[in-house]
Amino acid sequence: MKLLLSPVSVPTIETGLTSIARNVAELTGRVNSPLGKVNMSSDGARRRDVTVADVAKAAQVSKAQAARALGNYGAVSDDVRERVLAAAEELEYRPNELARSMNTGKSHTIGVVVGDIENPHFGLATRGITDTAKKSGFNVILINTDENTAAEMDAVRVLLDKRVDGLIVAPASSVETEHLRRVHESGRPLVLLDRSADRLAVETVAVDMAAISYESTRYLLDAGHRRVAFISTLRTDAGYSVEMRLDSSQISDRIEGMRRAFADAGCEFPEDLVRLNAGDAGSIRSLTREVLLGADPATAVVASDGLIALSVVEAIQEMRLRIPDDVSFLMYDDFAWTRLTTPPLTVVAQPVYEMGAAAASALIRQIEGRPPVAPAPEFQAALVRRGSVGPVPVAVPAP
Amino acid sequence: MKLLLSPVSVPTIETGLTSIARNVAELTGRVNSPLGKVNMSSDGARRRDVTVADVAKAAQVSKAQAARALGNYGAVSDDVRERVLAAAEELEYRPNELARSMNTGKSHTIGVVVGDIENPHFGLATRGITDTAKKSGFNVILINTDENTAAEMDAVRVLLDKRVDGLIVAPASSVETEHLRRVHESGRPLVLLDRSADRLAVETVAVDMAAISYESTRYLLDAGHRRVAFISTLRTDAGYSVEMRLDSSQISDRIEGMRRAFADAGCEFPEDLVRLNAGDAGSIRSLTREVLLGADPATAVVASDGLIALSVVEAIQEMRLRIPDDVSFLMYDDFAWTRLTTPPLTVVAQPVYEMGAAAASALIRQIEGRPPVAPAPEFQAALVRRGSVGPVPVAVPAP
DNA sequence: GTGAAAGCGCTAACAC
DNA sequence: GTGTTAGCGCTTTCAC
Repeated sequence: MKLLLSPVSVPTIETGLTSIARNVAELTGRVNSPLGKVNMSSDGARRRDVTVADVAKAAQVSKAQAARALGNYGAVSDDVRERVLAAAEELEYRPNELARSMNTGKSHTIGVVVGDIENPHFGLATRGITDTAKKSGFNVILINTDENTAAEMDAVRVLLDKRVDGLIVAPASSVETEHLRRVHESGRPLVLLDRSADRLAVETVAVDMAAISYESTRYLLDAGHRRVAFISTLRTDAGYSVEMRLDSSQISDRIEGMRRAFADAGCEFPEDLVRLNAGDAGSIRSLTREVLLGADPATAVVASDGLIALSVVEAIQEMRLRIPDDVSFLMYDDFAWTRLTTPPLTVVAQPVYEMGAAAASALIRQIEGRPPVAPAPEFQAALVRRGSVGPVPVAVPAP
Repeated sequence: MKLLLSPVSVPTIETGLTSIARNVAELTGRVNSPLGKVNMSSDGARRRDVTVADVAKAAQVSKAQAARALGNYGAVSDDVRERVLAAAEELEYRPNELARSMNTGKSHTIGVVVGDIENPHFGLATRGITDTAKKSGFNVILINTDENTAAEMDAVRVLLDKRVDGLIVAPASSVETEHLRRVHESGRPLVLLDRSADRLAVETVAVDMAAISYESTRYLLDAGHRRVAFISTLRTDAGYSVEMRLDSSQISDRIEGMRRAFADAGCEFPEDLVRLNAGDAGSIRSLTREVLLGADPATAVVASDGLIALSVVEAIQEMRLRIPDDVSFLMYDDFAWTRLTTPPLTVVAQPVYEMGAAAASALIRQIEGRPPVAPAPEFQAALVRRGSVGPVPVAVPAP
């Protein structure tokens, strides 16, 4: 609560401060000691906010000059600037960013739309986004869609209405993308995270899923596995079949990678072991049981994300099957806890934080109208071989 | 892109639509087919947004009437409402929430300030907050402070400048709370999460840490442990000592609970095993080694949160110590992965999601000026006994 | 350098 | 019911 200037610096300024004090007292309706709190306000009711007009009056300058000094733009003499700043400090003036945004058209806010912030994958990505945004002076409005396209359309609309400067969306669907197309066409910067959108030429930050899926499937094939199950939360109307068009680029890319690997190895892709619609922990557990207990059971299971992985491993443990002796296991996302299980789990590590950060910088670059730097950086996932993938068991384990 | 009304419904309306179409064409500078897109805008530059004035002109009513129909308030005849809505649809009008907020004084946005969104604890709490906020039509601006008070002060200021309707803060410090007091005194609703703030009478949603700490310490004492280590990220200037005043109510409550349990059991509290300032994975590992390898080593370790727990368990495994045979382990927060280790971990479960949700409803209640419901709900943590706490080993394990 | 005045897009009095 | 007219708090011409 100190004044910006020492009252002894220059005589003229001292006069300034004095009259400021008087004007401040008039405005607040009370006399105050030089360094005391001006706005006592434990008195319940929220008083009218202090505005530039108030500051201007106290500093005895025009509103325009006060605004210039406060927003530091335009031309302001040192004398005026000092008086204004002192008055602002004294009155505890705070700019109304809403009003500011209204005439500048910039809100310095970006909207982030994710499927589930509770999922550490998005938690980490969000951290990458917020860290980067903060560095450039941007704030983040976060909306959760629960991987539901209707909620996503809503989210996008709300964010646009709030006049965010740009959007980062991890689309729930790669097919239903009309709302995203609209954002893009409206001219507001948009960056996609994790998943792409069909026929929408928008900057997208994601890893090459087909490639890493191919690589990790190769790894399983090399270990002798032919019956590989793939479990994903992706919601579909029917069970999986080859010809169906999947809603998520991310998942279809992964399955595509698996198919290619099987084809290249001259093996038949175990289409019957692809399980979608894995929802809550219970359903994941029963899906796991299904693929592991059928007539021709899976010898390896691939979990599509960390949340699924938890339930799959739990189910496997409940079935008293050993990893990797009885069944091999592979999962997407490298969380710290995957090193703590016995054995530690083999995972596909994605540079999640970096991708969030990259999405944010790309968006901010667009917002600020700067051209893309060189070729957009490619993100590669990596297969981290730990202990959960082993050779195919010789005999099928007794249930 | 369908019109709200079928043009055949009533003759007068048909006329209305026709003139709307004409006026729309004038505004957009192009003629368009009845059901076609009006605002083609792949043409790069973001055009001026459509405003109520535009809609009013197209619908041939006053700005006020258009605004009333659009914001549905005040009195509007069916005829006018229909024409306005049709015009709005046709022009793809979207309200400017910024402008709306400016005159209503409500932004329908709440600010959430947490230490680290990457920590699943906050991820889950945030989910509770956003879910609840959405139900009441509120959005969330999320700011990460990295558990740094300066960043928190900044965050609060920014949020206030953006005129959020209220704030939920998980304070980095229970001692440096001037900035929070200011929020409170300024009259803007504030709810604290997880930790309380000294001498600040603000609604706070947190579990009774002292109680659960007492209970879990009793559990360890009953198992024979006397040398119990406690590892926390809490930053302090010096090492821990009894008389020091801790910056976090959460941590001091826990230590307080431990002390009481030790005192009640007639045992001496192993003050030398309290380790603060646990930062990155590396430092946590070395702290763990320290308490486990000293002259009078710990026989049980308590990890203050999930992130710390990961590194502690990892360190224990690296040291080739077995849990719970060589060392017992207890941690705060019940994450799904704690059931996957061998043995599964004994944890203190907190209703994190519910607390986030409760914080949000309390805040929204305050924002809407409703009185507190009955006594605020108490949140209790629970000790979940799994397999990581065992009896004290008879002989000290050889290093 | 400075100040008066005109917006930004909306809501809210206030007349009719 | 409807239209006119003020604002909200700020930025931004445009004169001086």
